[in-house]
Amino acid sequence: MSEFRIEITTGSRTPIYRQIVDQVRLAAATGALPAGYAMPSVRILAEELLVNANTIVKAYAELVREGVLESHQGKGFFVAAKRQVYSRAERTRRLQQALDSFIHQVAFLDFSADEICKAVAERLQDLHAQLDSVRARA
Amino acid sequence: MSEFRIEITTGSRTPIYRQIVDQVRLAAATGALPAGYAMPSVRILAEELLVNANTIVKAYAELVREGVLESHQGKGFFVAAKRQVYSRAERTRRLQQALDSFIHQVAFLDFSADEICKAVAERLQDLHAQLDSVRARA
Amino acid sequence: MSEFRIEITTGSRTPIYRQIVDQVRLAAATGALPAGYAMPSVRILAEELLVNANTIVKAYAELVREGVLESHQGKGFFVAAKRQVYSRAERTRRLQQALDSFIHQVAFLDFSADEICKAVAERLQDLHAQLDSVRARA
Amino acid sequence: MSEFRIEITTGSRTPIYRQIVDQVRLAAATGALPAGYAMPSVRILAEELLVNANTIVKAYAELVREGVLESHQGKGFFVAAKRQVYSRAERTRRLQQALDSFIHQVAFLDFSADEICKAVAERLQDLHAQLDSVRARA
DNA sequence: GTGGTCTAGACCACG
DNA sequence: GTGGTCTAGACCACC
Repeated sequence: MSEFRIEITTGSRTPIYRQIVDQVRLAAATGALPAGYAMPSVRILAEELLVNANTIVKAYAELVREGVLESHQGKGFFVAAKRQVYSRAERTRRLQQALDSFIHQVAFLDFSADEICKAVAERLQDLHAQLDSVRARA
Repeated sequence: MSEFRIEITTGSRTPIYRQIVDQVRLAAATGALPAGYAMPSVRILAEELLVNANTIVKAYAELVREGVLESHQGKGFFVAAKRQVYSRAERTRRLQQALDSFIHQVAFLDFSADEICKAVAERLQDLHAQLDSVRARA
Repeated sequence: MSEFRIEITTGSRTPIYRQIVDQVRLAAATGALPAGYAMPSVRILAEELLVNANTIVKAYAELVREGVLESHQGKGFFVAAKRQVYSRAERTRRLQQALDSFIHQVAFLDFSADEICKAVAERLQDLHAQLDSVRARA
Repeated sequence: MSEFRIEITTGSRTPIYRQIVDQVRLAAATGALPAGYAMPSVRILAEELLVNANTIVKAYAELVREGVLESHQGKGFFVAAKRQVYSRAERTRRLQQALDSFIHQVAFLDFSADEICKAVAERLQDLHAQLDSVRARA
């Protein structure tokens, strides 16, 4: 029984394989997926998410390339031991970059700064609550 | 009086026409491009940016559809007076979509929710400061 | 179960891509095209209608922007669930614009206001009847 | 002093010259512009409407071609004596055609039939009131 | 297989 | 001069 759930948003502008990569990378970085954790097989995950198996293959391949996962021939994919660590500068750079894109998309929608901040805070709270619940069960 | 310049980076994963749309839309939203401003003609801008004219046409057409620009036959494109094109539901939908993408990019960077919220608030403040300064000059 | 066919008249003063947009939009609004319906692929439709594929791309893209269709990468275009994309103000603006054009075409025909109103009412009734019949079959 | 005013909607999808043609044809057909009436000169009208003189030239030329106006060399343009008369069938055909286009544009805007009928009735009333006031002054 | 973007160039309509 | 449409064909990304 796996307590970690990937959720994909169909019809989003970001392709499915990238959503998977992002979420697994995230979960590994935050510890939701501990080192050595056995990822669901390509087949199983494809069925679960109702997507093409090739999409999963592509996502796992990219995660291996990034060092997030390790492929053990014939056994499957496992979360790598050595976690990716970013320097403070790199992390800040990435945050600012994501912010740029976010602001660009949202600025013209005529929401007040308060509304936007509130929405961001809400989402972050949801996310952390979800992660905590996964950790508690683990 | 500051000239408005569009800058594109070819080879980016965001298509050229979208880079143009985003920049013009933002500039119009903040008032950097005032209503009535005559945009550079399709052919001129295409030459300036070293892209095909059809790419500019596509970008301008999308901006017209969003109510940011107006097309006057034989005269060119002009910045439109601000109006609310999208329904509240649609705007919320778009905010949530942008949020999705932002959160997924940012969550695994190990910033606290407070830090992220603060960064967002700061950026929004910058944006509104810019808007106010444009208004003051008018 | 009635097949849905798009019919275009080349050489009309309304461009091909707009003829497609109008027909699909109306069919979706009346329920003739149910939500989830898989539209013919760009290439197939281009072949059927004997027009360039880019013309279809343009039409479908516009329908996506209006919320009528959804694009699923690698799978095709599907009729979207109905939602309110435009603000009340925008919808009113569009109604007034259509009215302008209609009135100018019709006023000089020397029909009385009553006759014209009656004709409009009749057509609208036909439309709603069609909508109801589609719902009833569902 | 001319009591007949052409009003153009800039930014409409229908070109300016066509708006002029439609309105003059209409006014001539309803009698608002009596036979023999001297149209404003190309220059004057261009100034009044704030459009290019060539646009007026084009509109007048089309009206002459249709038999609505007559050009008297060196004196200007005059409303033709023999008014265009359509057969009942032709008038009905044109009404239905205009209706088609109107319904197409409006159907997906989610206005109730009542709202639309009311809007149409209102516009027709405005138009007739305007025509009556012009006639009264003549 | 699907859609998405971009280029190049033609032709038309509008002002 | 301006924008608007359409064609033809290339190349890419996604599934």
